[in-house]
Amino acid sequence: MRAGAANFIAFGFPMIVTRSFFNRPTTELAHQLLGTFLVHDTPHGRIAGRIVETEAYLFRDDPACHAHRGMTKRNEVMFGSAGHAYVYFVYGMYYCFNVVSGVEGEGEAVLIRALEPVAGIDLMEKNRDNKNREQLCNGPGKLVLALGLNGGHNGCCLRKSSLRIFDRQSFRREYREGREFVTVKATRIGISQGKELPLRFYVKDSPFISKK
DNA sequence: GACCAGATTGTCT
DNA sequence: GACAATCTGGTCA
Repeated sequence: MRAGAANFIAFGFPMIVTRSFFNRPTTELAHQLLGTFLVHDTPHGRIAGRIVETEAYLFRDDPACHAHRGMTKRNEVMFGSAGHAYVYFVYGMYYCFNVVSGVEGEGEAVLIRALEPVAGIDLMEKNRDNKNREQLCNGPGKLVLALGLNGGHNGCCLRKSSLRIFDRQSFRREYREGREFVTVKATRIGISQGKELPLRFYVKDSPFISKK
């Protein structure tokens, strides 16, 4: 077992975020998700990463949001309760992972764009066929591959399934005060409409984000 | 570094 | 039939 994985377990008592953590405006949730940990418990072991980049997609006045034109078979999970996974297929070969947010009936979500690998790094390297730690999860398609996720995770509960989100305090020994991070707000990436909206958030100076 | 083309297929119009 | 919340590998500077 690698040091990262050992540390992750040794720090002990990791706390899954509360139900109320997800019950806040989507833009605020996108910001608050920075620094939390996305953890996937697989049959081969635990894979986890610290969220360092997110984007908010809003129901109203956001043409880039999948739910902008109403509910379809693909996006119906976005209209459900916050704290579930919205995983969709794109560009014929990749999946993207989102955290459903907002109130029920209004499709909103937070796209997770990049992670800092924390545990199960050997598994991530295997899943991605890449050994550069900074490049394992520095993009929405990449982190889905690294964590071993697929369309089957669409709709799963992020507090009660094998895929969960742990709070920041769980790992404070590793990320103690000296490594406190500064967050940055910017415009989103990879979309043709709604580019001007400042709905992207990332950890300043992190080498693990998708684009500087 | 920046820019560009190609891969590939589900979803929506 | 067009497009897409991406990634990789190529070219050029």
